[in-house]
Amino acid sequence: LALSFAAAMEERYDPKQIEPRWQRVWANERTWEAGEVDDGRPTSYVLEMLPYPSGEPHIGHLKNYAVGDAVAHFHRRTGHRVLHPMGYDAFGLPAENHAIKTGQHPRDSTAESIVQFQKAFRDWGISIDWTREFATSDPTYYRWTQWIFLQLFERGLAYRHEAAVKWCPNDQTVLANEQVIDGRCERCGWEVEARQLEQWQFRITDYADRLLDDLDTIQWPEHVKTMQRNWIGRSEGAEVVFRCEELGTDYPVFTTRPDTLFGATFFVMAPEHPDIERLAAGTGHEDEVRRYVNHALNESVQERGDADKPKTGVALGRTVTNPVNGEQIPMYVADYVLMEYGTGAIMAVPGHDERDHAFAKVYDLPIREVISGGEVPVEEAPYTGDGPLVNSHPDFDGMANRKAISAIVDWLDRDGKGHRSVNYRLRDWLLSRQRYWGCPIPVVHCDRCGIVPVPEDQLPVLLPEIEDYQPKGRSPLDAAEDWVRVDCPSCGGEARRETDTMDTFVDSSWYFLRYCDAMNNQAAWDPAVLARWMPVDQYIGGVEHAILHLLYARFFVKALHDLGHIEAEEPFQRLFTQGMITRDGAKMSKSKGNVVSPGPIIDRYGADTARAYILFIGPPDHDADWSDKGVEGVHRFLGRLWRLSTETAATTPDPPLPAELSAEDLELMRKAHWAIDKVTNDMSGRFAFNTAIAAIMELTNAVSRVREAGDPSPAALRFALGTASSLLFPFAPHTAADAYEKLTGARVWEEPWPAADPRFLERDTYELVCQVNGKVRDRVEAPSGAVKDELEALCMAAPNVQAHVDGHDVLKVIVVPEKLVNVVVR
RNA sequence: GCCCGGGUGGCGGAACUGGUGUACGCGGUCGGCUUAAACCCGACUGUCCCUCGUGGGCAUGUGGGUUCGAAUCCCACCCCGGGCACCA
Repeated sequence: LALSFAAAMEERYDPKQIEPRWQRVWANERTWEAGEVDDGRPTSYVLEMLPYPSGEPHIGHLKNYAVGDAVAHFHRRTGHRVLHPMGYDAFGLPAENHAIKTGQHPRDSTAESIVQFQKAFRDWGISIDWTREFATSDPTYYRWTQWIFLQLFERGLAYRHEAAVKWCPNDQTVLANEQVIDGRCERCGWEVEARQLEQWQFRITDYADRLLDDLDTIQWPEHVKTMQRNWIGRSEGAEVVFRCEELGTDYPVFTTRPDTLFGATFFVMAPEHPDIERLAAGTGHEDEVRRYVNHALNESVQERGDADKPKTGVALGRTVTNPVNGEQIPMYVADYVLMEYGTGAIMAVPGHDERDHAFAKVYDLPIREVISGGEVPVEEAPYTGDGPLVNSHPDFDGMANRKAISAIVDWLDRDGKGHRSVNYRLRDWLLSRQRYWGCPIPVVHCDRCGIVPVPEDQLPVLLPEIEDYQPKGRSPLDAAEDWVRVDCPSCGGEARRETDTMDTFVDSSWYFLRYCDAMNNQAAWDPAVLARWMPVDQYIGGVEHAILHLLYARFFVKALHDLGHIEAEEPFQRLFTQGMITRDGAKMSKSKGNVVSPGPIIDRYGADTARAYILFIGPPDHDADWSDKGVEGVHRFLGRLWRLSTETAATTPDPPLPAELSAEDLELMRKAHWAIDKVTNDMSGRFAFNTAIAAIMELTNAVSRVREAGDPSPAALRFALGTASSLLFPFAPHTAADAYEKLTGARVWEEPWPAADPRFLERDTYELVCQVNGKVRDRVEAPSGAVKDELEALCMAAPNVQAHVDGHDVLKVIVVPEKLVNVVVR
């Protein structure tokens, strides 16, 4: 009994035995370290977005790193020296909010979580170069975040500026534009308010054009590029000057439609416009205007931004001159005009603009048609399409409006009343946060010297220890009095440290640079080392970062390039965005109780099953629904391949392939080479892991079938199984390494990626599809390379083709060699 | 409203540039192994019809079109998902 039990154990596929064994080999031998020395191999930098360490890793992490690891392994085995590092985006609000609740230092809760992530990555068998690991909250890292900040500061790319900013009343901090989703804080969902505050900004808008244009140089999913284009929102148009004669002030407006200038019947300014009070003064409208402005400024960002709400506004009691025709048009203040875009004032053309039309309807203002082509009169609905100009000017009437745009701008330009202009939706990146757990901004405020950067040799400015993490609308760092009080680095006098910290997106905007030279304590990196790896060849992460992180990182790389610190102008040459894993069609969440945790799955089936299943479930860029039964199917497959390999290795000799292949051997060899070809194609370029794994399943099934039905030679059997293991390695590395070693004695990761032998891909004959009028009627065996006439004859001779052709006239015959023949009859 | 994706068996999905629709997996049915169950292994599995075959009709969201041939291309519409949304 003991013996048979042992024998049974021998045959069992046991990931609990297999996986730790190989993990130990890789750890002991430091297999996945990229090394420092250039050894002549082409390099490849494969990177997954670094995790935010909070609690335990979830199934989305597993997918992200399973995809990245498959790519990293494939690149290694196709001859590349691969950099595949790992780190942690460790500063951030969740750890701080946890600290507010529990008093546990964010550093400690983050460290606990990092341990969980490290364990998970090892349990999952992800091939990470651990020598480059760091957390962005390590002083040895954020020292250089501060250095980069100062680099940008010195070039004027980081600046302090007072403006209306987005404020989250729950998190008690300002937010970047990108962090406001539908008027709500992207972190906590509270309605965001507008506040007038002086804050730190990065001048990302200086890079708007390059961020836009260089999208053409990178291989990213088109929808991500589109999102970035829309976010940057470049609009070409003109700035046109309207003059208020009574006050003698000029008000430029930005318009994308100079062709409609003759249709401007009123003029609107944003409630925040600095001249509002001055304009209303002495008109009798002062009180009404003041009331309206106060009301508008107190609206929530969401209320204000709602395009469907009825238009409101009040007259200022002044007029401006329309520069194209000298007309005096009334001025209004209305909250549908935004101070942050253009000049904070617009010309209103109700005949050809939805918003102006709605406003004109409410306040009964004249509506004039200046572009013809609308189906209904412009009084009823604005016409926003193209057409010839009317009611404008003898020089322009009848001209196609597209043409008139430049004609009118040129004409205005000659008289100094306007000029071409470009506007962007993109705003500068507001980076300061009134929160504790972030990178301190390394500047000092001195009454005499103003803002003084902390000298480089005093970096890092360490985050001080504090007692109370509770946000109070000012940075909690304010409370660290001893830390705040400092001598001015410039004059030596009394000064105070900046107490705001940086947005965590600053930390993650350059981490991929640090990995290249992570242990450097003399500099953020050595440019020569960086040049070996950058840009990242393949970046992998969630599409939720399409704008935020992916735009900021591009900006950082461009700015650092301009400062002469790096060669690359783009951080990520290729981007892959993976889809979400859902359960029962819904996003996993604790409140829904539909969370699938990697831990129990791996405990039950092993990491290989979990990884391979996630890749097999469907195209990795799509969302996919988790199925417990599906996991079992993949587990069965891995077990089958492992058992077949183990048994074959134990029970058959290992002779060379016989010179004369039997039909069975040939079938196995063909299937193996077909699988090599298929998997290689699926891996290079496309990320078709699901069909790649399906091909390996087919190969394994073929082995089972042939072994069951016939008597293949051991060599063919071993080749087919070895090939299956070799191809499986990127998806299920432990099982594949184990099976491969048993079959060949070699380590699969040290083997080059298999190459398909064209002799086994070609076939002597193929199944020729015979169609009559486009419908498949028969199939016949045809010799490869047969010419048209032979194929036509073969098809015509097929019995079921005969049956359908009989009694009809053959009109023509379409022959597609190596595929089909279609007989067209009547 | 605008801009992207996407609708294929009972389910997840496959079909590279128009050329065998439904690979692979799940589920289901039947069978083998077993005292039994689990595991494992094998066969079948879009749908309807009949004269039961090497048979025929119908099937890729809906309706048209192009083509010898359409899941794939074109037009219109419906549904689902995502992004943007008073940006002048």
